[in-house]
Amino acid sequence: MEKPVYHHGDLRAALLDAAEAELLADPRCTLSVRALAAEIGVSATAPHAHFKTKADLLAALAVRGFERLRDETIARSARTSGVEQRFAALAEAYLRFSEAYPGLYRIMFLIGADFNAYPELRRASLASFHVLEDAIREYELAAPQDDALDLAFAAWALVHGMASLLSDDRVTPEVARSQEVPDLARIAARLITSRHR
Amino acid sequence: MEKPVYHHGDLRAALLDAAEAELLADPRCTLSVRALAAEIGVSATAPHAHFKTKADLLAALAVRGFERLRDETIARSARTSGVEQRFAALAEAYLRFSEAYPGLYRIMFLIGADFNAYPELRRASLASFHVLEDAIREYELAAPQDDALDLAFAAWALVHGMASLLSDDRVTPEVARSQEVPDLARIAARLITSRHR
DNA sequence: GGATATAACTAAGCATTGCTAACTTTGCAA
DNA sequence: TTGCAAAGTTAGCAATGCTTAGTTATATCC
Repeated sequence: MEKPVYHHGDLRAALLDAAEAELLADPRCTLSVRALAAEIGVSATAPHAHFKTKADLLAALAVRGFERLRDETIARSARTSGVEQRFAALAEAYLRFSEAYPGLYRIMFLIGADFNAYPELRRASLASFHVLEDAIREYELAAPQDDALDLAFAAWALVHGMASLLSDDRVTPEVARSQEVPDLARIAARLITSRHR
Repeated sequence: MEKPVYHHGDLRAALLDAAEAELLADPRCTLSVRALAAEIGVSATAPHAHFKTKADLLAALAVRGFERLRDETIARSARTSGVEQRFAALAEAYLRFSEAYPGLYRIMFLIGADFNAYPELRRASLASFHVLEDAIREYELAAPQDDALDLAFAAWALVHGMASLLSDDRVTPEVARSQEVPDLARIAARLITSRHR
């Protein structure tokens, strides 16, 4: 019998890390809190001290995801010049994120998604949205009749739709000529900036 | 003790109906096969004769959803004239569907979504996509450089993204001026037909 | 019309899972 | 040093998906 580990150090972070590792290995998996605990080497109910419910853990995971998404979209779009390039970079960052972390992306949008119950989650989500919104405003892409916010929303919906379809293996030759991220990003960017030309 | 019901008549359809009812009552519910069986009044393992696994049931449910989505988009877009009106009607039908059956919509796209394992599901999904694709081709909306298929895909992604965000309560004043379906549909239609003006 | 095969169902039971309750250990602070 | 809160533990419950083995109704064949 192993000696119990009464103070792990940072079980909370360890749980989130283990969950992410599990999601990377099997993007479609149903995370099991007990399995995560076993993986780490603590008892099945140890997580309860840090996450009262599984939904709480998923929400924390989603917050992490949105923060990383924000960082990556900012990083990738920083070194661009020109409208269309800028938006292509934003779209590409978004699509790459959903491709690199499909399991996490699922959690962010599909599973633990009760935003009203997790204000922190809504805050993180809005923060990542603002990257897009700022770009729209910076280039004054919106026409007078539909303002910047509406165009930003449409842009978000467009890339989010693409990302969702992509991560669900729905993008096939019957649906899009190319399944490559840069091509899809270019299509999105052209559509968003169409009024600019 | 009640007398066992050995032949229900059409347990398969009854299960799907009960599942839909449950989803209408609680769109975010995790369907339980056992609970559905209990609701109908058969034993917990009776469904197994019709659906070998829960995933099979969800897939069948999703097929139903895609067929209904297709019917409703066709019906609503039939009585329109003009490009923008046509696409607004298509988008509106799509958004209304996701609003009317949010639980079913979740199943269709988020949960039982292993398309590769269910060819029937892929077929139904493609059939509903073709409604959009046909409209794009009919109005020759695509520019030479990106052909009709790519524009159709973008259109699908756009409305699907809007529908997803809508059904997850992510459409708030911080994200879009209006949360009303007709307004969102108009925004989508304008974007898709922008090259046409 | 009666045997019989098969589809449709029941009953029992197992493993996993989320969660709660009650208890124990550890570290910090008065 | 003592006491207390945080962070673990064990035990156990209820729900769920799935399997196995047995039972009953329906349909088909002769």
